[in-house]
Amino acid sequence: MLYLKKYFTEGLIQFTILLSLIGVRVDLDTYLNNQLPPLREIILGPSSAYTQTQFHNLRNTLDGYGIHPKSVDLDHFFATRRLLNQVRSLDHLRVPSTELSAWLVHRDPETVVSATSQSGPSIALDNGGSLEDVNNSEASAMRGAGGTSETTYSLSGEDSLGAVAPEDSQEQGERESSDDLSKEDIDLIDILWRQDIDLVAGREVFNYSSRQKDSEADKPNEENEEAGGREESWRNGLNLRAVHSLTHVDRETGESIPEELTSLGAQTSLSLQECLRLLEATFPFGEEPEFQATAPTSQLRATTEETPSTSQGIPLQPTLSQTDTPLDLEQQWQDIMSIMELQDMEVNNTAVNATINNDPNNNNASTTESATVGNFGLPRSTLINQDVSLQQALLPSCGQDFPTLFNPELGGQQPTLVRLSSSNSSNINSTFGATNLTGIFFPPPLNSTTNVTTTPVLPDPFSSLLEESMLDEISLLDLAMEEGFSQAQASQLEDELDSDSGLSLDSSHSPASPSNSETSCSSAASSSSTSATFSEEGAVGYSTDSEAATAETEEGAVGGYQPEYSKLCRMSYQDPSQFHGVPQLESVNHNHTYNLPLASSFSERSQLSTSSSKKGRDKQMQQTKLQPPQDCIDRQSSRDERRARAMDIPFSNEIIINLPVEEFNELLAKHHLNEDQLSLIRDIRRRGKNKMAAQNCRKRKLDTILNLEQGVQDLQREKSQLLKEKIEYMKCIRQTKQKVQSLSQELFAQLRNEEGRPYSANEYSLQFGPDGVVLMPRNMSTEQSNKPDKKQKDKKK
DNA sequence: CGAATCTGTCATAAG
DNA sequence: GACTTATGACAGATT
Repeated sequence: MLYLKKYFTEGLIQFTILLSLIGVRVDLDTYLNNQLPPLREIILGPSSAYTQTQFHNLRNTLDGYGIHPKSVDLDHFFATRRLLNQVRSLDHLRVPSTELSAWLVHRDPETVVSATSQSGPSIALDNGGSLEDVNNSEASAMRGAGGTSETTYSLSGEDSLGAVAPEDSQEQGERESSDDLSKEDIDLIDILWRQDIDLVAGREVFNYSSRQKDSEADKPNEENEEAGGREESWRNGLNLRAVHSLTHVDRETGESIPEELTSLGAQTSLSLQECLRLLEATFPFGEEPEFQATAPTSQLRATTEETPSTSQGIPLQPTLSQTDTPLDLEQQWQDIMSIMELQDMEVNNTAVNATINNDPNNNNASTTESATVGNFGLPRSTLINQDVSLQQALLPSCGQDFPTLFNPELGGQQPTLVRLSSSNSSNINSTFGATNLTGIFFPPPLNSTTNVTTTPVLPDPFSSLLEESMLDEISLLDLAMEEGFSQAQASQLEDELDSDSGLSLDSSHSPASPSNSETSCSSAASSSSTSATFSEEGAVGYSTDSEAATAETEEGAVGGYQPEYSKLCRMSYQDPSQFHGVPQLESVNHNHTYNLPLASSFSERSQLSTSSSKKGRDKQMQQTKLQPPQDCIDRQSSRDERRARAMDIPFSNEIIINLPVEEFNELLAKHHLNEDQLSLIRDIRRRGKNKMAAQNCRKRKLDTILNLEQGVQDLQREKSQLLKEKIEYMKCIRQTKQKVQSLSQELFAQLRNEEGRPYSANEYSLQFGPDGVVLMPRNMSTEQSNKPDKKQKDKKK
């Protein structure tokens, strides 16, 4: 087994280096983690957490290859492992500027077309039917979008900017015109892009801004062209297109929805139903929460999705609009730094390359590179960490992007915001992070394997989101966050995150991870050996691997056996190197004296010679105690060794102790020994074995403690991560609540009853039920919120 | 010098 | 039943 381990690992390393030299990326972690468990066992060793390694049995069964776990020979083996880690880290060394240039060059308009074609037709709400019709259309949209909703919603930014909507030739023209940037626009893009190049911002971000501007400029034309038809659609109901154009403004300024309502109000006195429809269309609460629409993430998405091979659209978000660019830059830096911090906390981050390579849409090299950098080398196998890590960058500024959330362009799609409302805290990771991120970075088939919990869609998310209970819960959350939580726990978070930075420092020790944060965040994966060992093998088992790995990485040396290293001179030694003649004895031997000089073993071997010479040498040693080597040798002698010498035992204690029973008995039979000698030999054997057993036991105990300690640290890290995540979620929930309130107020301001008088917000309330938005008197709202004909009654009042 | 820690040894149980 | 291993407990050595 060890043979296999050694040579197979070396072969793998050489093969990997060879492949790396010719430009083929090989991620051995793929095989070590997922594909070939037996192979992984061979290389990484057994995975049991607390296995009582039968060292002696192992020793007795392994004849040829016996390396003392602490002998110098073992360093070779771990040197190979170190090399292997270096090779792995080579994968993560990338030059981001190269990828940037690639992202800038490639631009595939067809991806937008193909993607938007799914969402466009199904969203149209231009019939004058009741809210049930709306729901039906939404349901049909849900059915039509199906599992691809995760890819379509991400296109909202492009769509709302007047980008290609295949059913709309006018917008097609807009898109073409928007692609023709003026020179000022290009210069502005360049300036902004240079400002953000460190943020891995694709130029598309700025391109988007200019696009937005262009589309904004084109909007009047569009409105003129559609003026006639739109008036009809206002009468018949709200046209998606109208909402679309209105949210246009919203996406850019963040205040567009009021504009929309104002314009609507000026245009005509809307019927209640129209207004409600408008509100519904404005609130696509079936929409996937677009938390990833913050500045850095949108850039990441742009970089990862604008590869030629992807069929997904370009979810560009107006996060870098000229008005708030400085603030966004700062926010982006914070987000990037948060990502960096979280990267250091990654435990298992070796599977990302394999996952991305498995992506059928991302099967070329540039795509893989982009995706890897896009999510900062996050492993998809660790969903929680991955999602959280990205979310940390996504969520903080999610409020700025809530226009995306309320984008009516998305209203007809799969309503998935219900996850926000229906999800409890237990599955918050899967509801937000997994769907948002993996759904974007990876195609649905891959998602389905990991995000099963997110696929069920509850009936009407909007209603559940805005239920009173939900709002109460939000209030409680706000209260919890604003009172003490954000103070005390945030400080705790800071402390714990600071402690995490220590791990990141450790990760920087990796020879392949330079101080450059860009690469260290990705290489930290392969270099966090302690945590990786813990997660991959369950625990650092009581094996020679753990010990040597600990010594190798200098991470696990927390009160480990370093004292023993310093005490070698006084300790007894049982160097198996003296047993070259006895192969069975060459293997594992858990004394802590493997660094002893070979002279000691030589002295021990000399004990096999005549007892007279041994006695003479003992006397010499006693006489020349001032001479360091012999003095050390003498002091190294244990009581049993001295007793053995005193009783002229003709073989060393190590032979007595380590020989198998049969050979031991044969040895005793060969020599004619008296009873005292035999008794002493048996005692020596018993005590020696027990001594090793005690050492093993203590070491195992210590390893267990260290593993538990590591587990506690991991759990603390995870806890802090979850707390941080919770804070961000609460922020978003609060912002959502505020947005809903403001929009409700706006809607109330626009609503008119049949007499042309506005509804009083004190007397009426908006109920968000499965049938849509319903205006209800406050005194009745609690009891009859779900009756569909209630709306008619309300209108008559 | 005393406390803490390390180490060896014994007794015992279990395989 | 002999042998090996694991482990708690104890004591001496060392820091």
